[in-house]
Amino acid sequence: MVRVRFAPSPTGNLHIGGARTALFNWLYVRAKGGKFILRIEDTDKLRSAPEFVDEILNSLTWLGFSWDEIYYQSKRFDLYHEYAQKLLKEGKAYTQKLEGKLGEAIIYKVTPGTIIIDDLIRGKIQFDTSLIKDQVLIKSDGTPTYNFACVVDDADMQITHVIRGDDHISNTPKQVLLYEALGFKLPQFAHLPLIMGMEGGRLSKRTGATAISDYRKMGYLAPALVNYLLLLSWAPGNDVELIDINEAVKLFDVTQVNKTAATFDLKKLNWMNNQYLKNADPEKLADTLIPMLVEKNYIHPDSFDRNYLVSLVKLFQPRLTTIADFPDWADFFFVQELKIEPEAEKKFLSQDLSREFKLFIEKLDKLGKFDILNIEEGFRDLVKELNLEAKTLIHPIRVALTGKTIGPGLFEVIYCLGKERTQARLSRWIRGGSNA
RNA sequence: GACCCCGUCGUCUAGCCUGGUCUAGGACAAGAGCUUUUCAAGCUCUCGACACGGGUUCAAAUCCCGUCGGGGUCACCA
Repeated sequence: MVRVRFAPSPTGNLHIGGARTALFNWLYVRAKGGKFILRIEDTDKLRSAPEFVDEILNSLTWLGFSWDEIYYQSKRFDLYHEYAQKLLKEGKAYTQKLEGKLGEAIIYKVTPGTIIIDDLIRGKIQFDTSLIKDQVLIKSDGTPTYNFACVVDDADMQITHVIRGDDHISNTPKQVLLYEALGFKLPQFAHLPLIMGMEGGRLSKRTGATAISDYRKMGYLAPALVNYLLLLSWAPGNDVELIDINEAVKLFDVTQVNKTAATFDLKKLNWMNNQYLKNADPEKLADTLIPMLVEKNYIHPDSFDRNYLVSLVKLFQPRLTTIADFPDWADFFFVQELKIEPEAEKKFLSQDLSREFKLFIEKLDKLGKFDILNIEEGFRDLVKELNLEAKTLIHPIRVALTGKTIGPGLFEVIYCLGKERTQARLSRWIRGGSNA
């Protein structure tokens, strides 16, 4: 039975790198039909916080990675002490009292030799242990160190495959030493390449958002983010890029993961998010949108037309980069006081279009049925009568109705806006009196 | 600095293991165009890479060595 683990430390949010590690673990275990263990490494009492645990769990859930078992290292101190004592009794470790510290630390005595780890991704890696210092197992304050707790837990939880970030490669020989000292069976190791920021080096807050929850807030879709992460250091083959997670489970193979660090490219994520948004269920999008619209005071949670909202979502769906674009782009459907971009007004509404707008308003009244086809037909007739090019009137009308120069097709906008609102917004540009 | 990992278009990658089908394929980005009612999407096209040097070989992106470059780790943090 394959057992893998994802072991975040609740000293911060779940970030892009962690999510990718979780994803590859999850993928691997789903394909093999094993168990996915979540281990919260909260041994550092000062830096760990329950809020971060919640945040990590929420983010993992949002991404769709469910776990089979969950453990907290802070509740397993007895186990670590037990094994430290064992090493002490066997003479493999010694105690040391540091000046200024109260208790005694338990330190593992490193024996010189060669450690070879056979990494599933990188192959054999050799280390000279004479270069490794003696390892603290239990600190003076009684808390276990990372490497020690990690080894004890991985063995105790019967982890068969340790799939983690590249940054742990140099920890591995230290851990292997402990596995051997404790007589534990070694798991298989697979070290994933790191994800770097656009400016090189680790992905950091300076180069952009790192927390998964931030991407959620920014309006990215979980499947899109997962799909993007999937393509960092791995490819399904056959030039496939957009791939369903269940399909990826079938194709994934850890040994095929790249060795090279990948750079996180927000532009490609944006493209991918748009691809998913285009095909997303408008009903579901509406659901995620509702709280955002309520917050902006665009709708009242108890009294809004859901079907109408869904039709608006459909209107904008193909052109959204993130869900959060919607409230900004579709604001004109919700506000009473239309805000017109100054640039747009200057460009399209500075000349007097009173006659044209008036005629169009009348045209709308004469329409048999107020639907997209008839609206367009009415408009086309009008420009023909006025001997104008369609676009000379389309742009000003769009600005008058939406306040923007960009947006969905004008006739759909008019249809969704409704006759009354359309006419009212156009009327405001009809100048009083005659032109003389 | 020491140790370890890595090195194909600006970015993600295919190819590398099992040399020849690679005048190196795809995607994002960028640029041009089509469409046209703007933007987005879509379609078409363009730009653009085997880090460098040496081997091995009839033949190297693919195998070997070196150089250079990038990254990671060197805590009583995790």
